[in-house]
Amino acid sequence: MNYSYQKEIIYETLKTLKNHPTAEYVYHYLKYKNYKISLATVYRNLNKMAALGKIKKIGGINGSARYDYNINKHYHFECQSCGKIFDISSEFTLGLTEQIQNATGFKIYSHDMIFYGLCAECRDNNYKTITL
Amino acid sequence: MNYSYQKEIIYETLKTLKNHPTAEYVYHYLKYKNYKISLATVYRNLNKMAALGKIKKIGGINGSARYDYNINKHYHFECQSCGKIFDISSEFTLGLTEQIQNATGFKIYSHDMIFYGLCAECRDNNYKTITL
DNA sequence: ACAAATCATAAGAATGATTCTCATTATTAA
DNA sequence: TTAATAATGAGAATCATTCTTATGATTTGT
Repeated sequence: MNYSYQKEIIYETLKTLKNHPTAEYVYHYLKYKNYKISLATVYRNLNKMAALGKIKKIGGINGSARYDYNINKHYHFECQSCGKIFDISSEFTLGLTEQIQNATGFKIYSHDMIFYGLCAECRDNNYKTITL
Repeated sequence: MNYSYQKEIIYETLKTLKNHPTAEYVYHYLKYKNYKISLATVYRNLNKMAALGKIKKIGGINGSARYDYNINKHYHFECQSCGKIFDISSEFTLGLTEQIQNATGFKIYSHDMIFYGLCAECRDNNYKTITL
């Protein structure tokens, strides 16, 4: 994978934004910042970087794919009210892969987990809405 | 949700097929079996049944959504070689939701997990390919 | 069983997300 | 610096899914 300015600014955008953006979001962010770039290039590079393990592509979220600068093992939580994506530590599943490999005979290379519910803020707002 | 013949045969198809099919697959299976049905109806009913909890919609798998007749809590494994989807018991994550709710303050309603790797058969075949 | 109201379907159009194509431009290596 | 290779931009194409609307099926009350 050769150097390119576009690759650079896409990667920097992902580093800056903490909101697990979609390709479309990265594209609009860069256009807004007056960088010259095309949507296809954003998709191309995000997927290429994900394939190389430089970033992480997150599936399973309603709508478009999300991309994550953080490639350390961790999970995600999607708030069903505000739509925000939060990181969840993977400390709660230590040894899980080994257990399942032993139980199934499968060779497991990776896994993803996503939680759905209400973030702390939305949970409180919803209680207010219901009780008032 | 009213009765309809189409709903019936879609649900029966999901019960019969053990392979976590896509909507498209269910549609072609039914056409092949000479049932009169349209693709939009397959999508409409699979999604409606999933919304009502009668079946389970599985996201996060490369490409299209998959649908599962089994609505008991369980996870999935996708073989990166043959593409088959296998069920994984959820017995290895007892208490996980509570732990994460306590640690984060989020209200968690559900979660999905998908493992990627090689199924037993493909793992063996790959060894053969490599060593021969 | 009948009529009226409601709901579901078929078929194709429309949409949204993503990938492809290919002519042009940038990057790399000798 | 030049040839070879790789990346980009822009729009077309594709894929999965949803929407639209006219028609047909199902339900409900009598």
